[in-house]
Amino acid sequence: MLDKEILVVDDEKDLRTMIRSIFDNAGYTQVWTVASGEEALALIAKKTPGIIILDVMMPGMDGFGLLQEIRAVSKVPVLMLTAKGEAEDRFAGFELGADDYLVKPFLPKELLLRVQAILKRAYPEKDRIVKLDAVLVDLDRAEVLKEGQRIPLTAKEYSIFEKLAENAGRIVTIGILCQTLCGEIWQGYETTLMTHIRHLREKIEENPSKPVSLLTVKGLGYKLRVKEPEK
Amino acid sequence: MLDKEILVVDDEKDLRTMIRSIFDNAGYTQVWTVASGEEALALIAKKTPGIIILDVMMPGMDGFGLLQEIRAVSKVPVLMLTAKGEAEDRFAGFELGADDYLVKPFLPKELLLRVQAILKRAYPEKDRIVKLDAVLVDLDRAEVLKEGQRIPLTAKEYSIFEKLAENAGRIVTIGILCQTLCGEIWQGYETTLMTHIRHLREKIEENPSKPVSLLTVKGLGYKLRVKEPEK
DNA sequence: GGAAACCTTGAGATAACCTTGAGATTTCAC
DNA sequence: GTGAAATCTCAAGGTTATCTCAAGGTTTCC
Repeated sequence: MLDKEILVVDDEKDLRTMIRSIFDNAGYTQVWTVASGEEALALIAKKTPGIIILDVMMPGMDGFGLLQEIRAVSKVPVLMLTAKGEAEDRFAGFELGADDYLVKPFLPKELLLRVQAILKRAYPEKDRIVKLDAVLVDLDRAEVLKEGQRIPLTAKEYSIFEKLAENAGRIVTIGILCQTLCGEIWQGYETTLMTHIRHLREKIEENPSKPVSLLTVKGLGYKLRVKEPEK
Repeated sequence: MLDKEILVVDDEKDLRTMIRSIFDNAGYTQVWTVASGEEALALIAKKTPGIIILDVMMPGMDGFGLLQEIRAVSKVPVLMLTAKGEAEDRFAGFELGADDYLVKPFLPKELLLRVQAILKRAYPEKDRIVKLDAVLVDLDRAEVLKEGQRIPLTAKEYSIFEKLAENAGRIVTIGILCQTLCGEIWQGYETTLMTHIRHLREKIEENPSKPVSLLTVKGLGYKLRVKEPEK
């Protein structure tokens, strides 16, 4: 989260400096500041920030105008800064697609809290990597990382693996696995499941005929032996 | 997970009905709805829900007030429902100890996903582990934990042990045990059952010929002596 | 002391699972 | 749309851990 890019758009130099120091102190490493809407658009055209903090009151292109331009090309989360008394602004801002607003003057902690909440919502933790004996499996990318190369998982392989990883170490019955693939009526699907298991093993095991990660528990089901629990 | 109690607090009847049907359809069996904070507190005093879904905007005691009261006595997870535009609410809610929020209007699936995520986080799946004299038996992994090593159970051994653990301390007849292994017609299977019992004892007893956990009750059946009840 | 109930061991039978290939189906690019 | 490629499904034959059962031994109880 701390490496998310924060773009600050404000014409007041003091405020830019203050906001930068708030995030610097909190450990954020990518804080970009610009003084106008035009500069902001130029920057967005080249790079993609994780969140934009936007002052409503600016000479030239104001916050609303900028927000509109941004929304025309991107869904990046936006936090608006409004002056006290501009109660209307928050509604106007929300209508245009702002994610939140903050009334000036604000406490540093307040700004931090809001930005963190927005980031948490907009970028739900995604780094589900399962460590196995021979490979890593990246669930979010549906890829197996094997000796530097990336091997994609198919839809069914992914579903099976996800179910097994969810219950890492525990036995998952053939019934449950079939159900996740084809719903309630799964009788007769066992043989197909087996084929998928085989293919999965060919991707995640050193020797698919002598599995050490995706284990068979005869008569009960399958289980996944992981080296580190899924985070 | 589906038997976790869900308490819905909302003054709008339509919303209560809608939320109830969402969870009913998803298979949840314990959905309680109340129309006010006062009712909610009265209910919490008597029973303990697994999660509380709370509308912020309510006449009388509002969501924040209720949340504060709840947090004074309990750490039960809380999901807040806020109306669009009440941006302040999220932060106030988080500060007071809400676990998540959801902006109205929302999609049924959205609510389900959030609640499931919270429940999963708050109540991590625990393995069913039976403690015996010499070993631990992990039912979810079908493994015996003996001096640090893990010994797998076969399907039949597992079924027998599960049945005995279900009736820990009580006598389970040979007939019942045979039935769980091979169905209604089990006459003549007693000798085979004995073999499985033997194998099981070799895995869970210090001395399989002098059992202290899986005991024979001559003429009646078998019983399992556990040190701690199955959790 | 004797019968009934249960234990112990080993070896063959078997059900559960593996493996491979080929046809059906879906997906994707053009 | 159309064709190619990827993916899914299913069947047939092979493999193996597990299950079954019998034969002989031991304990328990009357």
